[in-house]
Amino acid sequence: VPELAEVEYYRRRWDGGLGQRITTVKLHAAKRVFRGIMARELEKLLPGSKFQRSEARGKQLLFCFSNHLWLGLHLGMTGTLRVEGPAFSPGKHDHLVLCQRERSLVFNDPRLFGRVRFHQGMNPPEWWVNLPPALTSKAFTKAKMAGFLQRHGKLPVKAALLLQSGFPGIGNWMADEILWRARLNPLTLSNRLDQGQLLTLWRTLRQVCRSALNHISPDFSDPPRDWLFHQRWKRDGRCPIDREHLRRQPIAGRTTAWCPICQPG
DNA sequence: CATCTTGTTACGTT
DNA sequence: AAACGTAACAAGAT
Repeated sequence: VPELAEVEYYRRRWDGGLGQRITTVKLHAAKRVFRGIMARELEKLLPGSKFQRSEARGKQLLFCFSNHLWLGLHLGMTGTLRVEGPAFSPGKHDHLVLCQRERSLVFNDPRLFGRVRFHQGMNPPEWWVNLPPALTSKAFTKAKMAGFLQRHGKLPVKAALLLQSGFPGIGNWMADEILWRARLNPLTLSNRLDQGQLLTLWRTLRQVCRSALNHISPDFSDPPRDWLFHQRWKRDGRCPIDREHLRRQPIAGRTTAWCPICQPG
């Protein structure tokens, strides 16, 4: 499920637990989502600390607790966050449960591509500090974007948009949505975009990010009816503008849908 | 049964 | 060294 706006939606779902202490942690340390960390540390250190705040950057989530504890989450392909009652007992794919007096904060992920990280220290963990600037921020300039595309010039622009080091939070459907609205063929090589196309791409990208955050993050509402979003997974998907059948082809290993009229190659 | 999936990452090659 | 392509990870839906 999760790209930029969906990740922000899931972050907010745990907000009910803000300011409250963790009483117990339930987890299975052998699950793949705990790869690379000592899951036992969570069980040992989190109980007794207060959930103070949280933040999303692209697809990364950071939850901050008292006692200088930091919990990082990546939702992978199928991860979700939700809230259950205080005596909740975890189901098959509920890999991490933070129990509080009045509720439980649950991380669920059937496919196990998600990831849990844990850090103790005065400052946020290294992996968080070094993340690229948000696409909706001032720091994401057109020049910065153009430089990134130049460095990955041999990649189709669709493939480049999926690189989190340059476009944090963009996933498969957002990349297609952006290219469709910018009227760019997804197979165009990244170093073949002219100045006009770069400007259009930059503006469109920021618009799609802002709009997705506005529509989806508060309550998981669908984007507006006229977005490519609603057509791209249908067998008989058509371009919302000219009703042409969408073309589909894997690019960078991901199914890509585009309109052959609006986005000629 | 075969094929598909809104994501990364390890690994080998260029 | 950096960029690139592919396979792998895992589970559920169609």
